[in-house]
Amino acid sequence: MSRTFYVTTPIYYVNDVPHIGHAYTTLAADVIARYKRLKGNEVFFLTGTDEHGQKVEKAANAAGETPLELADRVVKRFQALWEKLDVSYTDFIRTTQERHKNGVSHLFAQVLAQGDIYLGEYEDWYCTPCETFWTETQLIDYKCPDCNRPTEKLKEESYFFRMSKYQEQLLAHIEANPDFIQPKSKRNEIIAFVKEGLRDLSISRTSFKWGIPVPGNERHVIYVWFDALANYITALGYPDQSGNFGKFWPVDAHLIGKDILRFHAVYWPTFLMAAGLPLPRKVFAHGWWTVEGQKMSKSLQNVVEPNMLIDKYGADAVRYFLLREVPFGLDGDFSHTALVHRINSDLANDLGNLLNRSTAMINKYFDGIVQTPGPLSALDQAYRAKTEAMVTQVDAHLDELAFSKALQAIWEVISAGNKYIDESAPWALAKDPAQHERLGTIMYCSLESQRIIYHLLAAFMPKTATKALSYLSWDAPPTEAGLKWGGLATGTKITKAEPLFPRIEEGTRD
RNA sequence: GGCGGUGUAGCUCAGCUGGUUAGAGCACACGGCUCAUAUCCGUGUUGUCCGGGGUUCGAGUCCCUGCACCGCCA
Repeated sequence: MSRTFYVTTPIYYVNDVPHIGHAYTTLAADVIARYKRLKGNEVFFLTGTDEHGQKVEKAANAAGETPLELADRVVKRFQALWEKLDVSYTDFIRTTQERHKNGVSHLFAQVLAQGDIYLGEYEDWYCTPCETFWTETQLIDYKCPDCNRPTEKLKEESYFFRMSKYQEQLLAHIEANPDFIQPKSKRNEIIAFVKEGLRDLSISRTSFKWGIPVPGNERHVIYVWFDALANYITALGYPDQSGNFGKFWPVDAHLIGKDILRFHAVYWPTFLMAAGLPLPRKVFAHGWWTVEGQKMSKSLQNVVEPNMLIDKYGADAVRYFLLREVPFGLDGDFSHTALVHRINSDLANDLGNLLNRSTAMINKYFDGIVQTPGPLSALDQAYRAKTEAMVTQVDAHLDELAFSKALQAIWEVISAGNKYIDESAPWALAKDPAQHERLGTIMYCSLESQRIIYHLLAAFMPKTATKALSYLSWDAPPTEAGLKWGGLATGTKITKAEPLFPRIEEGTRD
């Protein structure tokens, strides 16, 4: 009965340190993974690191260490960050692991054996000092874009993948599956790109050593993207069908940044076609974050360091902000004022305050004990219906990875919850003993709606949800059954809540 | 240069197959409540819906054109 769900982030290149962009993709994957688990799916959530390639080799040399030593160091930083952000990944793959190298070799050998990989010559502009090939369009005045020194046209022996062979098949698949590549604007770009014609792809290098050797020809190292993309199946144990690979492939969603869409929407599917494997169900390219209106870059020194944000605002606030502020798929701007604003108005005023006022009242009026609700008035029923509708809406939005819409739908009910209290005015009823049952019913509806809200929010803000639910004496982990109205039992002891998100005074920022 | 997209209140954006007085959130102003983290609720202001032309009984919504910005490709 249990369905499976497989979601991935890209594997992050160890030549870079974690920044807000990495955190964004990973958090999105975490939210969907947590939600699918709550819905009863068996979830496989994969993230990891890409550790091969010339840049890593050179950076390691420069630092006087081996590439693997460099990778070990950076991997720890990623893993520490994910822990800090409460990222619930199932597996963390490193491309230097044996399981991965074996899988990649197998994939390469198989495609080679069937004739879709052939040995040829790769010709492009080469910068000798940098030991790097550039395409003509990358050159600046025929000079190396990295070091500005002259380049020369050079030939290198290389293995090629017959990508051209799969052009029509890929196009047909994209057109037959409207949700395969998302968002739609990106899908159009890929269709246009494929229609212009796919050329065979160079998938090996002889100019450096730090990578997986081509089976049967150790002078060649497998091209970094062929190596990296395969992580999505090697982590499942490919080519062994008996375990996770048979169980979880094809993947339900590859979440990626828009800069690597072509690799995931063109290269990867054609590799899979050649290998006779099913294609991913969905590839979703999200947007970029600018920072205070400016493009993030090392030279501007405005790269947002997630650790600093978490220390300052807390993991859940960061998680909420990133997924609420911008529709998944569009670019967004990160700013401290926007973040503080979201914390104060959405989290402190709307969400937190609702929990506070309701838990305070039930303690004041009923010593914190949940009463058996009487008949629901029209007002109560409308509120309940809105809460129930939210559960369906959130489910639909999350199916489309529309995180921000899902949160909006939740916040509509939070707003309705504040309004509900206002309109039913419990403090007035409390003065009239004859209204005792009515008062208990209102408390019930308010808290029950919130209990369901925190079940949904558990995917987005796990710590906050756990804490809020504990005030409602709900200590079990959130489940799908918990999304149904009526879960709050008569006699439950409600604790008066401490503020979940204290307001942040504007202007106290550094 | 080719293909695609965008241009709607101060800000960020919704507005599907054209149909009465163009919406939401935030911000701002005023009013109300007091259970609550000076929180919550209500009301209200601002829009040549980028410019121009056209189709139509009727267009933010379709067509043409101009401008601006963005993306992909070259």
